[in-house]
Amino acid sequence: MKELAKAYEAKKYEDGIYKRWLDSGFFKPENLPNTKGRYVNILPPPNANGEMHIGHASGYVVMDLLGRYHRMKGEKTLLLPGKDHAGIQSQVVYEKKIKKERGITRYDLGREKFYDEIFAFCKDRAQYMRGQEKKIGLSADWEREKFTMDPELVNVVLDTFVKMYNEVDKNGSRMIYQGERIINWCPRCFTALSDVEVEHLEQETKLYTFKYDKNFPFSISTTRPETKLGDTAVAVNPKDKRYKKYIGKTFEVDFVGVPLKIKIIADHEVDSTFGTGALGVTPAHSAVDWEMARKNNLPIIKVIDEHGKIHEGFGKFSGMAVNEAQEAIINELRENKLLEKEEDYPNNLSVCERCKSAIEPLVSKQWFVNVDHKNFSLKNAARKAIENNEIKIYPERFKDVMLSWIDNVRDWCISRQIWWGPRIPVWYCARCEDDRDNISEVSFTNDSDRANIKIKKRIGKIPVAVGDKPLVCPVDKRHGDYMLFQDDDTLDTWFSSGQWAYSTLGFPNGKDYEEFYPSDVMVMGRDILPFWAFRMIILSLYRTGQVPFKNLYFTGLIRDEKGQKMSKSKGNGIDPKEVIEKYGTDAVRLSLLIGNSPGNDLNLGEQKIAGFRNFTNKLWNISRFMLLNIENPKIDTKEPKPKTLYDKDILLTLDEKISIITDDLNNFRFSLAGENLKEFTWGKLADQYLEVAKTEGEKSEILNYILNTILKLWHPFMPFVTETIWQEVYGADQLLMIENWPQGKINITSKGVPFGVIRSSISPATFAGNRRGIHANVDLVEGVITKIRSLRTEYKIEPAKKVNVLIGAGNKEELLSENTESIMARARLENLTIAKKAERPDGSVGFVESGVEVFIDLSGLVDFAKEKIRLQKEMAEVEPYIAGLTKKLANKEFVKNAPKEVVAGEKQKLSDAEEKLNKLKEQIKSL
RNA sequence: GGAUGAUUAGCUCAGCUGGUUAGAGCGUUGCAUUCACAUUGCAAAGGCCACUGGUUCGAAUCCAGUAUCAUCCACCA
Repeated sequence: MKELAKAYEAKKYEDGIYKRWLDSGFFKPENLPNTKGRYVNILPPPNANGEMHIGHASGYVVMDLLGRYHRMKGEKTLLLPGKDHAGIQSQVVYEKKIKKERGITRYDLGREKFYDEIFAFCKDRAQYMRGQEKKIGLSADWEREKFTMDPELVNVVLDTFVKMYNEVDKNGSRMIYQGERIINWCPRCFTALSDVEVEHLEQETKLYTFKYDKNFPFSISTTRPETKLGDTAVAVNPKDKRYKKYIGKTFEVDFVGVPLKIKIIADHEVDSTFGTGALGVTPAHSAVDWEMARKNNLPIIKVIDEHGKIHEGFGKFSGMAVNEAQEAIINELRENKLLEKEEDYPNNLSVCERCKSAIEPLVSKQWFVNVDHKNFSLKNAARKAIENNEIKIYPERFKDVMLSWIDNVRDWCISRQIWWGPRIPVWYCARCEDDRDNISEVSFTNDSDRANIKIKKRIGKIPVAVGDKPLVCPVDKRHGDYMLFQDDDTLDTWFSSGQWAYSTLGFPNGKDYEEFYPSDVMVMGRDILPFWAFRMIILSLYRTGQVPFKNLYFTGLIRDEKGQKMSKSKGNGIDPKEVIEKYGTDAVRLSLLIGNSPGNDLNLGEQKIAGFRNFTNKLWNISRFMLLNIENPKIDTKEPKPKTLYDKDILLTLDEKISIITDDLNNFRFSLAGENLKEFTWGKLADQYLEVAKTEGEKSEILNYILNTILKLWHPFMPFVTETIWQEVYGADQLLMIENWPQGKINITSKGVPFGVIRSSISPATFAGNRRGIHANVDLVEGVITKIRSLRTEYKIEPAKKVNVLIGAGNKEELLSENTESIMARARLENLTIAKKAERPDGSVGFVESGVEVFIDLSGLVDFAKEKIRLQKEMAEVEPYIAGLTKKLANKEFVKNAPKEVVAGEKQKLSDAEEKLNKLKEQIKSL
């Protein structure tokens, strides 16, 4: 006979089991036997510059759970893994690294060398991260692993750029266009950023109220006086009586020595109650002002340059850093008595998401995607796909979030002034002879001091070639040969990862693309919902004409047990490596799955993981015990014939659970499924059925069937321990991973059956005939046992001491008699007498359970006073219950309107309660 | 400013389309250790389901409002 070790030690088995899976080749869909249907999940690529954190782990656990479930259902399952190059972030990380380790900047290395090094760095990190992903049990096809900077993926991405660039509408405007627009500029990263790469930090600033000069008729308020050097207008609310007379006039002012022409314009966006109700318009350094300037045809004056310094042409302020200039301007205004007020004001500071430096809104020439192009409106396409449920979103409420986000989306700035990423496939034309100096300015190669670098001037204003094969530029007779050079910018990372859904599959002609696109599900953190999900949807719809995935599941954030964000500085993070080492992968997986719901954050403490480690061991020991009682473990099992009440109950319950859990998994309710299965395994099976089995004996076949089934059901949740047990029980040549998912005989869902221990008092309507009867009978017997145990504890009867019990069973006589042995064993009884009717024997205490009266012989130990109080207390609980039911049933409206089953149920409850009350009364009398 | 979510036992959370004497885990209390498992078992204590109204025969559940917390978006110059 086989026997398992006394406790499950995850560390001893996990690596071996993973290797076994890998060697089997079944992570590759084409190796799976007898598949029908397919299941595809292109895994979201984490940034290849760090390591796996608990948030990644929580996503992977969901993806792997689904993957394993579908694989067991016999579907051709592909989980395709990969990594993201994470343009700005990786560049920041790597720049810090070379600064620290070698004391150099990227300019010391030059563009090409820097690029090659960072590529190698990412590849190296990717390999490390892959190891961690295997640790969590991810059953992905590693041979298909992709990286967003792999040449074949980059080709797809650039190809999309070209296609979008060539998308021209009737008016000649392109879907991808170059334009001077106000953008978010990070002076540290030295690049433009899209709106989603900017974070807002609340901070205390000062709000200054001042006049431009003595002759200007009124004052304005601002938090950024230094930008006022570029003001070209003052906007007021058209309804504001104070300023009505000025609208349309232009004032020439001398603002701290800088001459400005200020036009007074009207705009109903202006809040007349804020400050003085007049807003200085700085078109070059505020997105809102930029819009006003466009509407009013105002000139644009650039004040701040890409280094965060004041441009030339502003007298003494030129060359100052913004905060220097601010101080200088305020001082001067104060001296000239133009500063009227200075008040504290809370404001949101925009900072770079990656390096946390303050963002400067600047006017700059960048590449944009028109998200609402006439030929193909990306936003309308996305809206339609989501509205029509072509993509189903979990949780559903995120659908509205997505839609409102889509409605507000603006044109997408896709150019970045960084080196790491796919370079924009656009070539300009320059004259070799004349512009050689300019060309050398363009390449940053030999400059080591960033402060001295001049921002590039594009020499050829109009792209002459777009795509990977530049056109040959026409030769200008006057100037001799032309030279082509490529746009220096790289593409926004999201422009690459937005194409992940198909670039990974060998789009447009790859075999995998034919077979596996679109995928079934995408699992992503709810924090990247707007950027990534939207971008994947629009780019996929544009390029493939199909949605990228059919279901979109959002996970929440993992926080610490107090609900705080995990962070390195706070030291409250949970490192998956550590907890896997300590508690085993399966425990970590369960703690991320159970008690977690889509889109909601999860508070996770180590205690929770420890709890699930205990459960892993419990499952191991359940299996250990079952194995000791299984004569001949075999895999091929049909549901055996039940002999006793408890046999019927456990098989029935298992059938129900199969059905419920399958339904839950199909609907992305992992937590419910896991909880349900845990309740069954620990509560129903271990604490109840296995105890009964000890007295009833001869359960070999049933135990084999149950063990076999629960290992399968648990496998997607906790693959390691289940696979280990499976191989220990059924032999090392067997693989649970590709066993068939159990099929229940009953078809119900979690919506049809209440969870937990089913009590007879629960609405009978919920349970149909036989099923209900079996559960109710078991509950009755269990209730009797629990009550006896409870009274034993109350009367402090030694656990070893056996007592005599008399039961007045009424019509339950036969039921209880059938289970005499297990009642006696589990309640520790010496003698058990079951009769139709029973009088309370002297020296005994009694209770009433579902119409059955039970008396425990205490051999004179009864404390009558205490007993009376106990019984009275019980009566006091029943009486208001009866009163409530009586009132309810006396209500004609209730009887008329409520469903028949509900009314019948309430009647039954009432008569049960009344019977109980009567019996309690008799017992008190007999004391 | 807009939006979303949360508010149920000391803690972490279930409770799904209204009918339960409101549940679990952890923690707490008491008892139990050759018997699969102390990473265990048995039993117990602990809750006006945030508040105020409304709909309904019936509300933890639906609706409206209020409060507190959290998150996201937009940004006020």
